[in-house]
Parts: sequence; C-alpha cells; structure tokens
Amino acid sequence: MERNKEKGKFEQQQDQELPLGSVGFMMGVTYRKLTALLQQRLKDYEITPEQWSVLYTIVRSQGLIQKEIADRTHKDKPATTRILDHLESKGLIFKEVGKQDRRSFLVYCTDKGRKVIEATIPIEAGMTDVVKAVLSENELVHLMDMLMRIQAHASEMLEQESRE
Amino acid sequence: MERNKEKGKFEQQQDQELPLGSVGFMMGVTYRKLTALLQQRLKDYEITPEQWSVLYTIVRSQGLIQKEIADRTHKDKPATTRILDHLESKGLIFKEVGKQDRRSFLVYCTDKGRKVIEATIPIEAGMTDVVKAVLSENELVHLMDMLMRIQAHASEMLEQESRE
DNA sequence: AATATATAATTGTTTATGCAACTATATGAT
DNA sequence: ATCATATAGTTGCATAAACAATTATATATT
Repeated sequence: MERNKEKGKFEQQQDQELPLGSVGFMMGVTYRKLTALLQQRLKDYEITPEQWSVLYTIVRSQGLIQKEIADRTHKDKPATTRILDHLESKGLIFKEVGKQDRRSFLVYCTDKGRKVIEATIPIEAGMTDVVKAVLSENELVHLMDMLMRIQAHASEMLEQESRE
Repeated sequence: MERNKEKGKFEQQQDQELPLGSVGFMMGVTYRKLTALLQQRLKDYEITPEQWSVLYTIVRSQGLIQKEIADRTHKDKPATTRILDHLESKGLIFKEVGKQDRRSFLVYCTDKGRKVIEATIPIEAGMTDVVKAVLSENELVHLMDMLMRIQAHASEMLEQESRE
C-alpha cells in the first residue's frame, strides 16, 4: 500500500519532469532555442537564420544554380525559391538566366549581401561559443558526428519508406 | 603553381562537402529529417508529429490547462492554441471552462484521441530505434544529455539578451 | 524529326513557429 | 472598493517546411 502510494507520487513527478523524452522532440526544442537566440542576435541586420545560411552559401560560391543551393542548405526547391525571393527583395542577391541551360538561374550576391555576411560571420560563430560553454571540444565533435549519422540514416529510411 | 591548382581543387571540393558546418544548422537538418520520417509513418493516422506530442501530453494527464500543455511541450501559447484547434476539429480532444479560474480551459482527450495515441505509441518508439541503429546506448544517453545542456544554456542566454 | 521523359523553377495549400497586440479574468496594493 | 498589474487565451502577421501540381526547357528514345 505504502509502496503504491510512493510509486504514485513518483510517477506524478516524472509526469511533470519528463513530458517528452524522445530524441526527435528534444532535438526540435534545442534547435528552436538556438535559432531563436541567433535570430535575436541578427536582429539589426534584418536577416533570419535560414536566410543567413542561404546567403552565406551564395557568398562563398557565386553563380550557383538554385538546385545546387537547395542541396547545400538541405532545403527543397520551393523553400529555396521563397528564401531567395526574400533575399532578392532586400537587395542582397540577384539572379541571372543560365546561358547553356535556360531552365535555371545563376545566383549572385550583391555588395550589400556580401557586406551583411562579412559583418555577421562573428555572430554566427558566436553560436558555436554558446554551445561550447556547456560542451567540451570533444563533446562537440562527438555531437556533430552523431547528428550526421542520424541524419544520414533517417534520410535513407525516409527514402526507402516513401518509395512505395 | 601546381600547388595552387591543387589547393584550388581541394577548396572547391570542401566547398561542396562542408557547406554549413555549424551545430545549429546541423541540428535543424537532423530534426527535420527525423520529423519527416515520423510524419511519413504517422500518415495513416492523420496526425502530425507536433500534434502527436501535444495529444500524448493530454492523454497522459487529463484536465491540464493550456498554459501547462504549452510548458510541457515547449511551445508558446499561440502555437498551443492552434494545435489544440486542429486536434479539436478532428475530434481528438475537448475543452472545458475552468471553474475556479474562468480565464483558463481544462483540456481532455476523447476516446478517439486516446485510441490514436495507444495505436501510435509503437510508431513513436520506432523513432528511437531509428536513432539506435546508428548510435550505441551510451551515445544516445550522452546525446540527450548534451541536448538538454545546450537547450538550457541557450534559453538562459536568450532570456538574458532579450531583456534589454 | 517527333515523342517521351527528366529536370529547374514556381505556385498553392497546410502546418508550425515567433512576435506583437488584444480581450477577459485574477490578484495585489493603496 | 479601486486601480494597477499579472496571467490565460486568442488573433494577426511574417517566415519557413513539406507536399503536390504546374510550366518551361533539356535530354533520351524510337
């Protein structure tokens, strides 16, 4: 009887402490927290974290086609189109129709776009510092390795399972 | 000259292999891949992963107020309101006005809601198996621990920095 | 050459997040 | 008791992801 009561109390407590213990949800929560912090820090530059990642990719490699940008940033084509729209309307990038392949556009950053990235690279780097404040160098490396393994395997599974 | 050429080739390759190495972005990509897989597997039940997490919380603890659900699922109040709207329109939950506090609603699941969760718990558990296919038991524990540390620290930083 | 098929990009729809503004009810201080 | 403040919930707006369908151009097949 007493043990039952105790167990009841324990379970009730667990209920409050561990509402959703699965990896996927934890990862989502952590990602959103990190992103919100980065967004906060990028506020003065009027660019979102996802826009930053796309613009960064463009600054590093001028003249990519959208499909290639989509692959490198792990976005699908519609998402890429729309983020590029935002970047274009802010005057940070421009497009040019492909000469050989007229289906595609070559994407370039403007001077303004390059300057935004140059100015914000330290901010993005600061996010790694935030993580390193609670993780050792080894742990960070291990974390990245695990994330890559999970990501690769989940992609594989998804492709497999959606193919029928 | 030759060395320069080689280096150019190497950098170009790096360019393709490591487009965005930062933790935050990697975590977002991994989260989305896991979520997409879960969504695929939940397809027959007409419920999304985020809806699942909210419904699961309700099934485990009947009569929570929305604020409490928001806290446990790490969502803000608007997001919670809208997800509850979806669950309600599918007949999986219902609300009841609070007796003591008439600002709040007590949320309960319907029979249908409970059955959906009971039927899909194995599917959600299957996501852990997907992760365990590429991570040892120890690594998974370590990963969860690191995620919690990062999440807590990022929350702290965000609160600190948004407070001025 | 004509036709089928693949690919690049766009548009529309649904779901979800984050932020700000708002309503209604509770609580605290004078 | 009144007035200020806090809290629960909702609504509106911007951004983004996932999926399906569409358009336009390339490539492959016969």
